[in-house]
Amino acid sequence: MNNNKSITLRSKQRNSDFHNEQKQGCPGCPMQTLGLCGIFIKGADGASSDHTALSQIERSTAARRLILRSNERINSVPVVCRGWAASAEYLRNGQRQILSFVLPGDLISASLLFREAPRHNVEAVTRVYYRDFDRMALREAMRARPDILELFLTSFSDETERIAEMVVDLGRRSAHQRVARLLLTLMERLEKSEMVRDQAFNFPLRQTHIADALGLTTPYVNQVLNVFREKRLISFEKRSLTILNAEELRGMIN
Amino acid sequence: MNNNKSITLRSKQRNSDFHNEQKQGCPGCPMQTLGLCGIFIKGADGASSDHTALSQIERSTAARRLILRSNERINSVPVVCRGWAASAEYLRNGQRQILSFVLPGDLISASLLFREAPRHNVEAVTRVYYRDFDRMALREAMRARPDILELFLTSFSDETERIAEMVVDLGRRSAHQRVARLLLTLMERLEKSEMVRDQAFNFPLRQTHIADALGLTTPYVNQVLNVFREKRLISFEKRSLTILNAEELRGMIN
DNA sequence: CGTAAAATTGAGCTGTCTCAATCAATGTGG
DNA sequence: CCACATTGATTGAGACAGCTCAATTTTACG
Repeated sequence: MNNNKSITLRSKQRNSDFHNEQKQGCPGCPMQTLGLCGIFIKGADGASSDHTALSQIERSTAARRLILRSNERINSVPVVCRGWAASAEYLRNGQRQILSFVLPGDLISASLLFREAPRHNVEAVTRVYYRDFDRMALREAMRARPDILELFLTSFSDETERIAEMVVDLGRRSAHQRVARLLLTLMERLEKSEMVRDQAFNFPLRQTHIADALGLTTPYVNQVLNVFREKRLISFEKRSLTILNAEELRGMIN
Repeated sequence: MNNNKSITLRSKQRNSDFHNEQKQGCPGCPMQTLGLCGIFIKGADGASSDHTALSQIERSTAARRLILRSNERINSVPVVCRGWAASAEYLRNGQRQILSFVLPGDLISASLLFREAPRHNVEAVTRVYYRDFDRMALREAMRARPDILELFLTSFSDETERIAEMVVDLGRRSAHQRVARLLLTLMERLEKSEMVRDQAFNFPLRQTHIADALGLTTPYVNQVLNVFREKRLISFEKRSLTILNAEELRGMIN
């Protein structure tokens, strides 16, 4: 076990600060035609355009502040427009365990589709811009259109599957393997949203996030990343991560 | 990490052996009025009695054999009548990670409600007796009755939550804490099915199961259990576990 | 541009693993 | 219902992956 008290919630963090901005639709948003947003917002030519479910207002939360607090009721289902977040549990001794990372286009907590309150805290990694779906509208869509129910169920089930894979990582894989897997799976997820170019992508995670997601400590994560850099498996520059040798990274898993 | 090659699937294990027995309803089954079964089978006085969804045939799988294989299609959704099972992932190097334990009254893999094939293997811990729900009937029920959809969603979401708690355990808790939590949560789950008497319950798990669920090794699990026994926190006798001091066990978690 | 946050480094240290080897329990076939 | 065969539990000595605790340097951001 490790006992580093990585997180001390500052009082400031208890008030999320919103930038409420009026924006028309989601012009220019790369997520517009992808994932959940794609279903509801379809482009000019696209058939269905059920804007009613998605709020016109874009909100945001600064890095390191909480977007959602566990067990705090909310009647919307926010989607990330831009930025990264992390769903996490805080232990009484100050430790943090990150359960999953929330990327652009993801629902911030899929469980909000079915529950009034999120089960875990969601913390902004970068400043996160997001919009609210109306839960009632989504539930109605779920009831009326089997394909949408299906979509929600599979996306929920995919999230569960990612968490299950985390269990395997934490239970049976070494620190090196865990880091390799994290980087690779983040890349895969970002590829689906076309956010990877030439094996390179924007990577806002701090070593603390990596450590708290993988059950490690920052000094050790640092060491592992150094090894990877020395072996020319990855490279960092200006918050951008490049996977130089995906093959070898995959090879070291298992 | 640990490298013990805990599991080598023997060829025999590849064929599950079924005892197909004809039985009327589920007379005498303690799960009859509880959980999912309770919804569909209601007693003589109970209103709805939709037996059509539940197969009359009780099947069984011997201890250590697989009940479900990951990615192998199946068009029923089995429920455990008696016995314990474990959902697990096998790594190429022979290691096993148990993701969750399946207790009487549980669906063997809740994901089968939504998917054709289970995502993980499910292995019998003891001999497991189970019956099949018809997936189509369940889906129909789900569509027609919002309360049933709700029930499935929450039970699925509870399963996800248990897995998330496993991530916290594996990432941020010591071996002693993990073992304590496992024993306590198993007791809590069994209490809901009225299978605990005076803090004592039937406990068929081998130390291998505990180790593979908690990311530990058998020798170390053994050591931890010895400490617990010496401290009079628990006691074993004849496959029955008694929690002698739940308070102190809870106290050591976090 | 100053300050808070993050990264880096290093010297111990320990929780948990590895590797057997032995003993106990459980199940199975005759 | 016994004797073997298999599976599981127990034990111990040694090893090491990953942690702790600073202290220092670098980076990021308001």
